[in-house]
Amino acid sequence: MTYQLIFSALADPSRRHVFEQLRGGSRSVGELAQSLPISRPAVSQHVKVLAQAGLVDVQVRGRRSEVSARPDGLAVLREYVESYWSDVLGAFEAEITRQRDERHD
Amino acid sequence: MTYQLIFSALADPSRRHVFEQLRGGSRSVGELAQSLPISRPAVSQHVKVLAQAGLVDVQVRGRRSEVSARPDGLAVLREYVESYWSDVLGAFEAEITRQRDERHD
DNA sequence: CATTATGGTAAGTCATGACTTACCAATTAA
DNA sequence: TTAATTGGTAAGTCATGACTTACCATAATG
Repeated sequence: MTYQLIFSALADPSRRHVFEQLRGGSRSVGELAQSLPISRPAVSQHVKVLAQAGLVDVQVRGRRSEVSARPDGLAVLREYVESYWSDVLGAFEAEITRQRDERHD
Repeated sequence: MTYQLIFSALADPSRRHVFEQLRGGSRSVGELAQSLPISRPAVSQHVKVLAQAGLVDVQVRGRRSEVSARPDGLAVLREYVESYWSDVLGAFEAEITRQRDERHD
C-alpha cells in the first residue's frame, strides 16, 4: 500500500527529477517547474503525488509553496530495501551451504 | 536510466509480489504464476522486466526457469536511498542551523 | 516417436496516468 | 482597488503498459 505509492511515485522521471532537486533543501513549485521541460500545473500534480506517497512535505508560505524532502517517507523505503537485502543475503548463504552439502555425487 | 528501470519495475504490484516470493530463494516461473491471480505469460513478462532492471536472475535448468533475486541490482537501489538519505539529513541540519542563526529579530 | 510439462512470444484490448490549455483563488505590491 | 505573482484544479488527449488468448519451442517421459 505505502510501498505502492512510494515506488510508483519514484517510477516517473519527472517526479524523480523533482525529488532530486530537494536533496539540498526546499524549493518552490515555480523553481521546480523552471528546472523541467514541462508546465507548472504538471509539476503541481507531481508534487501532489510525491506528497501522497509521504516522500515530500508542502508548506504554504504566503503565495509560495515550499516543497521539501520528508525523511520519514524515505525511511520507509530505506527499511524495505534493508530488510529485503538481508533476506536475500541469507538465502544466498543458505543456497551455497546447500550446494556444498549436496556434493555427494 | 538504471534507476528508471528499477523503480518502474518495482512500481507494479504483481512484480513486487514476484519479487517478494524471491526473498527466501529461487522460484520457477510456474510456481510464481501459481501464487498470483494472473496468467503465466503475464508472469513471464514481469520476470523479463525485473531481469532487465537487474533485480532478478533467470537460470534455465532443463525445461524449468529458475528465477532468483540479484543482490547487485538491489545494491544499486540501496546505494541510491542511502545517498539521498544522507543528503537530506544534511540539508535538514543546515536548515535548523540557519534558522537558529537567523533569530536576530 | 508421441505426449506431457514448462515457458517464451505475438497480437490485441483496455485502463491508467502524464501531459496540455484554460480557468480560478489568494496573496502581495502599485 | 487594481496588477502582478504564484500556484492549484478541471477537462480532455495520447502513449504506455498490464493483461488476455492463441500459438510455438524445447525438454523430459512413455
